[in-house]
Amino acid sequence: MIRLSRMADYGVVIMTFLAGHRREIHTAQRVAEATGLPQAAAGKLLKSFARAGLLQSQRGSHGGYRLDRRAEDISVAEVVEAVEGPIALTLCVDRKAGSCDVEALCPMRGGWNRLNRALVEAFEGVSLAAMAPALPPPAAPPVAPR
Amino acid sequence: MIRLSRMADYGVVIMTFLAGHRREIHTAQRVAEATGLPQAAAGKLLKSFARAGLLQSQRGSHGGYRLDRRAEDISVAEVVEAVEGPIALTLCVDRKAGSCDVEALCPMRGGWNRLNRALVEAFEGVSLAAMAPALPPPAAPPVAPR
DNA sequence: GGCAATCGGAACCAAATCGGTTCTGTTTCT
DNA sequence: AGAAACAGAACCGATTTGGTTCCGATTGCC
Repeated sequence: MIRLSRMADYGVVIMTFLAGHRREIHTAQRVAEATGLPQAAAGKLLKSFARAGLLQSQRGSHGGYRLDRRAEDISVAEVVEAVEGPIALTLCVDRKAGSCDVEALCPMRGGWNRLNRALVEAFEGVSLAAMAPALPPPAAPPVAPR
Repeated sequence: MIRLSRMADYGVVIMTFLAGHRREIHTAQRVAEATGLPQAAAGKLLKSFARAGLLQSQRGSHGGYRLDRRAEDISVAEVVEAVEGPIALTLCVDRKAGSCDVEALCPMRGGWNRLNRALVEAFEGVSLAAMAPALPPPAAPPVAPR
């Protein structure tokens, strides 16, 4: 099914919420409530995003998380990669060489690379703003279900 | 990581092999040997392809599988979908309604659809021929991703 | 200084999924 | 009739995934 993991999906929801309240600080608890996601899971995701540098975290009492960047400037690719690591359809196309044991011989390599590039570009081309047309939609593209 | 399942990868290897020997009939056993894939797994995949109508099967003694279409005319999307079912990044975009419990409300829907369409188009745009630029690979080693 | 709120990071666990095999049929050729 | 092959489902162990819990480190407030 080529499913995106549920965590990545959650991640987009969280980031979209935070982008809708730019520069405000929210505790993990609050984010979980606002999005309706499981509390502990939201916490874990927020930690990941903070570690990836996507948002700022403030420790201690009255701490929390804060997103400064605008939704339009954050790609879905960034969010997904912060959660799942680099986007790679197969090990072959992952940057870490030596993964694919047949490496140079494998005739499939080029094809997978091409597909993977297309995938990455698709993810990079969609911003968080495009994911949440409920708010100010710059150009809501009507998507026909294939 | 958005991984493609290993089975789907195997599937491309098998279909590419068969496309390189058009209109010849091969037993599952023979395909497994030629591709180096586990015998039983290759059999299972071939059954899937036959059921999906991608190739012809001949039962009984001297039976086997045969691929008539040209590699250029078969997209990777067809192969992957035969193995994994419809390409769907999230449950939302799957045709089976009612999967996503928030369905109509979910503001993410449009965004995921857009991404999913890009993905499907990428897979449809690459043919088996494009995957195996170095034909004919008589002893193509099993490609082992993941 | 001490306490409470909050993040950081890792360990942990049950359940679903995945890769792969096996078994029981059915078809067809000789 | 018997052997060769596909069809389909059941099955199994290992990995991954979704999610929780625990403990430590920071920070603000009294």
